[in-house]
Amino acid sequence: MGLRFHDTLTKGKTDFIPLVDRKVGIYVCGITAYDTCHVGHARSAVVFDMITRYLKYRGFQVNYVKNFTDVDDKIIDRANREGTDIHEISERYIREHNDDMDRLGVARPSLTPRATENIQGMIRMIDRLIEKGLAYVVDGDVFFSVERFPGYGKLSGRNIDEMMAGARIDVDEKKQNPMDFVLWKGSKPGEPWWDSPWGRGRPGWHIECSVMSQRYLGETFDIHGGGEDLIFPHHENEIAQSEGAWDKPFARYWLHNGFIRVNKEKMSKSLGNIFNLRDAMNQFHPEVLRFFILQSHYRSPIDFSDDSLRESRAGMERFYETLKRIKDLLPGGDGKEFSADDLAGADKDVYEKTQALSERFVEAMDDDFNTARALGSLFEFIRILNNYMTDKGFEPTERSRFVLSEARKRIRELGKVLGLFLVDPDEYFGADRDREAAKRGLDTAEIEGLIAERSLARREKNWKRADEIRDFLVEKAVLLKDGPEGTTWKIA
RNA sequence: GGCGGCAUAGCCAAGUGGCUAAGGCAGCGGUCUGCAAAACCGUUAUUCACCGGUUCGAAUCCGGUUGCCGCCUCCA
Repeated sequence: MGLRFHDTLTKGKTDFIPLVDRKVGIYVCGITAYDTCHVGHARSAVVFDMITRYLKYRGFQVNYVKNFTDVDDKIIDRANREGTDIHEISERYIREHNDDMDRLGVARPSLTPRATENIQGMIRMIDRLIEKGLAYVVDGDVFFSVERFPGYGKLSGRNIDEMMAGARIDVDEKKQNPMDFVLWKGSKPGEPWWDSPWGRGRPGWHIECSVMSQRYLGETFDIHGGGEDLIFPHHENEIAQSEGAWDKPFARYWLHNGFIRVNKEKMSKSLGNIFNLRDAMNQFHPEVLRFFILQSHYRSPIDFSDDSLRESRAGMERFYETLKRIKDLLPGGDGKEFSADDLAGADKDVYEKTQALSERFVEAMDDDFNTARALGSLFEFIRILNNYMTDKGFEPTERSRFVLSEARKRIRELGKVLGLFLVDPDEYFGADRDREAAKRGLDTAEIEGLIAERSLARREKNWKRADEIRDFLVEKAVLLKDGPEGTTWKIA
């Protein structure tokens, strides 16, 4: 069994067979650089990051192209409002985007082309569409004629007549059919422009992605992805342009991620319920955010809230507690190597379960990137490890240390595909503690002073004072952990 | 109005024809502890919105009902 996933075009799960053996070309629509990224952008980025990481894990050589739209009405508006040019606006938000994505642990794509670097390609493609009779020029604007492309609607599952019937759009007088879309817009005064055979103007949004994907991946390539909202009209229009121009199939598989919602409603500017990514990463560790996203299937809608993030944080702690426990048992690093034949009893059992974990992980991921199931296997494995280490018969021998170091390597190896469990556990808990303390305006030094005082009181068996301090801290959501090596703390 | 999706325990969430309905959070019991907490272990759905049908057998397929959501306009 190999990789299979849901293809939007055929509306079902299909086996993935790349155009060229062991290689994958994938194009994902990136952001329009006019504002700060929100958690919805984060979901799309994390989903396709996970997908490309998994493809690599499965031995594919991945060419991942993700564009930046750096010329667009919204960018122009913003530039005008701020009295600057579109270049400055797009540069600013691309830089912000890259910083945010780095922090989220999203690997940079192989290529990140920008629309403004590909204007000549767009002009050539529009020219070809006009030559082929699929596009027409009106007063410096160029439109694509949807009626002249027979497959129009095949991705989104609609037909032109149905859409016409329900259309609530302002019909542009210049269009022959209300569904026609713009390929080239003549520029108005004060707008950026490029010379073209139809006069000064700028490209429409859809043509960008057709040109950039095909330039870097070929006229026919493997996978095209994006948020589910892009299915119509954006991706539908890309198909019409690309297949219309070259008479060849465009993307062979289409992948779309589901949306982030807030209180079961779409997160959108008009509803004013946008959570921006930076704020979210200040509130929670970036891995918590990734975990939250990957806990559900990539196509399901997921509800974003502080409570659900807190739940995800609790789940992540379970992993890091176990990694911390292993770390403490392996002070000298990974140690001596053994083979399966050298092991017996619980050691052998856990070692074998470590091997089985990868199989279960691959089985889940091969089935439409089922990260929820994959994480389930990882959680079960965590319980196996905790049982192993808690067992009365457990001794930190060279063999058990080997078993644990192998288990840890495996968790990290599979975690890497998801972009999780990649930091040192002490660092993770330290960062979490500082972040949570800061959120509540707590003074770390004061807390540690009180803990020191309580430890002293406890040594003197002054339980009254010790409990007084403990109760005071619990009030402030500070949870104490009394262990053999002293007291540590965290925020509830 | 047109097209499409979803409904599984207190909450989140896998599972889409047949081994005991994954997993997480919360709750409860236990271990530990000066008592606690934290952590760990154990435990929690005869049942999958409702009604009917197909089948030896359905949460899973078909028809209908109800509820929620998305797209059709910029959108990850």
